[in-house]
Amino acid sequence: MAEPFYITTAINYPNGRPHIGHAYEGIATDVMARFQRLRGRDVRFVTGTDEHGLKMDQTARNQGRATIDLADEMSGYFRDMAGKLNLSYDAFVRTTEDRHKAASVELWKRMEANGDLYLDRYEGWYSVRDEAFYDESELVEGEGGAKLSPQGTPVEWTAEETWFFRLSNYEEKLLAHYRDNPEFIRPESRRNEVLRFVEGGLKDLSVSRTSFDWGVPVPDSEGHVMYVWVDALTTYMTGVGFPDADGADFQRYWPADIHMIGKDITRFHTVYWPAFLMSAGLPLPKQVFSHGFLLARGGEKMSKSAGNVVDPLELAEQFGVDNLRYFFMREIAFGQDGSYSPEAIVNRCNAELANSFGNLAQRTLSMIAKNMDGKLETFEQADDDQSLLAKVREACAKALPREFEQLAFSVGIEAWMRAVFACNQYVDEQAPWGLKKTDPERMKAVLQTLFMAIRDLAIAIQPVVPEKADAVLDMLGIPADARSYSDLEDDDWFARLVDAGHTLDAPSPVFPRLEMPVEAE
RNA sequence: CGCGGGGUGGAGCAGUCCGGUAGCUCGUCAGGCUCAUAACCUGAAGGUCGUUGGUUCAAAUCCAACCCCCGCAACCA
Repeated sequence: MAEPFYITTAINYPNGRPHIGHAYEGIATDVMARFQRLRGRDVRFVTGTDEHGLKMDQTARNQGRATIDLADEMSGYFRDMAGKLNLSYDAFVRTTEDRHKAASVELWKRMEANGDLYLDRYEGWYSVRDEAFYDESELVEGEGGAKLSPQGTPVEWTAEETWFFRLSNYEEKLLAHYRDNPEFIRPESRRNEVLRFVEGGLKDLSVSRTSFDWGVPVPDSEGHVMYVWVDALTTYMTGVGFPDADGADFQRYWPADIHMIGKDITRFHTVYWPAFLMSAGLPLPKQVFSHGFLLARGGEKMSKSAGNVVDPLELAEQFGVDNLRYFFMREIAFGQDGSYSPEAIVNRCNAELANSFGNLAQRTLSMIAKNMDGKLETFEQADDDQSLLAKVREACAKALPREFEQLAFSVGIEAWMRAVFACNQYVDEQAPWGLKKTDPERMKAVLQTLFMAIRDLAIAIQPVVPEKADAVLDMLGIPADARSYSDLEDDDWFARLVDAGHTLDAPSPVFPRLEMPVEAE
C-alpha cells in the first residue's frame, strides 16, 4: 500500500469573495498534491471554509441577511474557485457542518480532560476587527488620543467570562518540539520569528466568547461559543474523519504532512495548534509552510483603493488556468513575497511554455507526422542522442522532484527549463530538416530522440500544468497509466509504444501564445 | 531601540543557510537556421552584487556598523 501523504490549504475565511492570494495558495497546494500522487503517494488533500466568528456575523448583519445564508453563498465561491483552478482536493470542509462541530467538541473535551481549560473572567482592551484582546502596553494612540490596537484598529474595554487554555504550560514543550523538528516551521525566516515569540513567554489564551453566538457552542457551558481559531484549526482533522479517532481515515492520514498557510497566520498554526494537539494527546502535523504574499507590480499591496485588486477567476479565464498556475509556481520563489502583473504573466508563459516547450513539441511532432507518416520505429541511439536524453532525464527524474519535495517550485521548474533549452539546441545542431535528404535514418533517430525527451518533460511538468501536459502526452500516445515519475525510470516504454503501433497526427499547438492585454482606460 | 521584507548589468528576479571564475528571463545589438506557434540556435554589449570596516589565500555569500526603499491602511492568504 502506498505511503499516505496528507496536505491542506489554510481554511479560508469567507467574509468576502476569494482573491488572488487564495488562488495562489490553492494552486501551490495542488501542485504539491499532484506531485506526490505522481510519486506514488496515497494523497489526501483537504481545503474548506472557516465560517464562524464575529466578522462573518457582522458582515451578514450589515447586509441584512442570515449569517448562514452569507456563509452558504461565500463558501460556494471558494468551492467554485477550487474547481475552476483545477484543484484536486479530496474533501471540502465547512466549519458549519455538523461533522465539524462534533470534531471541535471532541477536541475541546480532550483539552478539558487534560486539565488545560478553566473558566475565568477576562477584562481588557478588545478589538472587534482583530478578534483579539490587547495589553494596555500594546496599545497605540490614534487621532484625538483614541486608543488603537497595534494594528491600528479600534479597541474597547471589555469584560467577559471566558474559558482559558493553559498555553503557558506549553512553552517548554513547544520549544522542545521546534528544536527536535527543525522542519516543523518553514521557511527558516518564519521559524526564527516563532522561536523568538515563544521564547518571549506565553500567556494563557482566551478560547471562548460570550458576546455573540455564531460559533461552535462550548459543551456544557451556556452562552459560550468557541474562539474561532479553535474550531477553524480543527478542520484539518475533520477532513480526515475526526472525531472518529480510531477510524480508518484518521488513522491513515493524521497527522498531516503539510499545512500550507499564508505568513500572516503562522502563529496560530505553529503555536496554538500544536499546543492544542499536545493537550488533546494527538500527533502534531509534520510541517507548517508559510508562503509569502502576492503583491501587485511595484511591490504594492493589492487594495481596492489602489484599484489593483484582481479577481483570480478573471485571470484564469483571460490567460488560462494552466498558464496562471505555471506563472505562480515559476515566477515566485515559494516562501517569499512575489509580485505579478498581466504583462509578467504573458511574458513568462509566452517565452517558456509557448516559445520554448510548446514550440519544441510542435516542431518535433510535425516533422514526425510529415516525414515519418507519424509512425515510430526502433532506432540506434548515437552519443549525442544519449547525452541529450541523459540531460533531460536528470532534470525530470532528479532535479525537479528534488526541488519540489522541498517546495522549491521555481527552482525545480528552472531545472526543467534548462532541459527544454537543451532540446532546442539539439534540434538546431542536428538539423533534422537537412538530414531528410542526406541521411533519412539519422533524421528518424533525431526526431525520435526528441520524442522521447518531450515525453519525459511532459511527465515531469504535470503537477504544474496538468491539462496541458496531458494534452501533450495524449498526442504522444503515452497511456494514461504510464505517466508517473516512476515511469521515467522505465527504459522499455518506447519499444512498447512502437509495438503498439501508435500513429501521430499532425499536431496542434498545446501552448498558444498569449496576447498582451490592452491597457484598460 | 516596534515587526517583517528588500537593495545583484536597462527592467524583473535567482544565488546568500553549506565562502572559490556573478546566473536566469525580458529588452538591446550582431550573426545563423528555416523544421516549428514571426517561434528556434549562437555570439556581443551591459553589473565596483546599497555603504564602510572586519575575518579569510579567497566574500554577493560570514561578522560589525550604517544608509535607502517597501509592507504592517481587512480585498487578510
